[in-house]
Amino acid sequence: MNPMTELEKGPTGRRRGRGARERILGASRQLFREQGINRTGMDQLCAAAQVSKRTAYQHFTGKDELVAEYLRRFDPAVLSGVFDRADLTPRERLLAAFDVSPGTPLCPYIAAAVELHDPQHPASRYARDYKKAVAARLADTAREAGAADPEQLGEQLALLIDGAAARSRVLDADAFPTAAAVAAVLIDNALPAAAGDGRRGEEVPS
Amino acid sequence: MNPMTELEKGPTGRRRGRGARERILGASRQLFREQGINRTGMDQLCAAAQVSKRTAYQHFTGKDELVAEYLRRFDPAVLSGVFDRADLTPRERLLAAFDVSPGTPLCPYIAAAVELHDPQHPASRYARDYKKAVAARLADTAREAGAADPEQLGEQLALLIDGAAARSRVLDADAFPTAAAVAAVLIDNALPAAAGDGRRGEEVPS
DNA sequence: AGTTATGTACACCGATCCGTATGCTTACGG
DNA sequence: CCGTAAGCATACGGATCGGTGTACATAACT
Repeated sequence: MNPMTELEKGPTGRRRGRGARERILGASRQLFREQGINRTGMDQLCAAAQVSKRTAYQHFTGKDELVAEYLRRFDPAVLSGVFDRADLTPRERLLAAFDVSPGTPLCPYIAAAVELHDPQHPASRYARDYKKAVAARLADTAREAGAADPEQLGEQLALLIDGAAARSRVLDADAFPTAAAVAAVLIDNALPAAAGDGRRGEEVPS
Repeated sequence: MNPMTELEKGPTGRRRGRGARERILGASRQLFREQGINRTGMDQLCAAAQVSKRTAYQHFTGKDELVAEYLRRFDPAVLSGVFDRADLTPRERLLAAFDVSPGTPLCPYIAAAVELHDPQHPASRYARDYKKAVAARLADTAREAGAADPEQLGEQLALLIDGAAARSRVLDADAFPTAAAVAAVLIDNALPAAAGDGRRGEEVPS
């Protein structure tokens, strides 16, 4: 078993070294979330990653690029895992997106967009891309569930997720149950009593 | 006679002095919103307020206190004005809360909570208080409109507002129309006997 | 071998940050 | 008129920030 998980980024497939880059990104994931981006200095980050500062700046041209890569690599199994669950009906999958563990601090994309405060920043672009991707997947699932206007429902559910994340942060309390309740209403309202497996025909057929 | 402590800012103020405090808070409102809190230094802020640094630190013990006061004084006519409009039915007032001008950058409370990153910070407490106050006013209006569960509806609508604010920030696009659409569904769903739409002066004892 | 990429250790730089110290100027009130 | 206090200008201090430079060590692949 290769101790190095994956290290492919080099153009010529260089596999030397001892994975400093991964350690840096790992420390970023932890510290940026715990303390925020701006409050995490490169010195502290390098110390946590057990990487010399020089090495860090050989892998990333600057902190901005590191932040961008931190966001780009943030493939949250939290969400991507939800959409692939074949044991759930499409409707249940839509609702499962709101079952986040209460310990989740905050969507890092929102935090980054606020902290960086520059829509032109590369990391801000990744944040936008991610948010759009989530909405698209929600829309796909909504279509699969037979929603009348899948794009609209996807966008609405995505907005609910972001609202729960932001509100949880400000209030320091879990707001996802509220969002899930709204989502249930929206979904029921958008699925015209579908004959599918989602709902067991309790709705009045049109 | 009481030499008019500077903590009074009513319309009758300013007998003496040149109102440095108000200039500082005015500059804060502008710069904190345009650039964020952390990216705005006290030097820049004092320059914009045309106030010497010494004076600023005689009015505020530090930046933290200034930030807290900035949030405390942020009584957004945007929202508070909505709930007092007597020309609208309660239901219309609930929906009017989503009619924000597209230029609004972002709810400063969310931004502050993210930037300060410390739930114990005084400003974070003000942010929580404000969010709860908004939800409470929404709940009051929902009750006035005859909602079955006003508290729940108020919390749901507040979540929608926050979601729209956060999402607008990340996507750099206006998300309030989407939130308004969801709000309309929720409201219609929560007002049971509400036959038809616009109506005025129905039973509202309470 | 030996070369080359990768990583380390540590000092260092300029900029910026928050906050303070010192001294001076102005406006008002009695 | 003078006294008091609010406000002004400026420089400084100590800390931290992002980012470099230099010299040395290690691993990998030829």
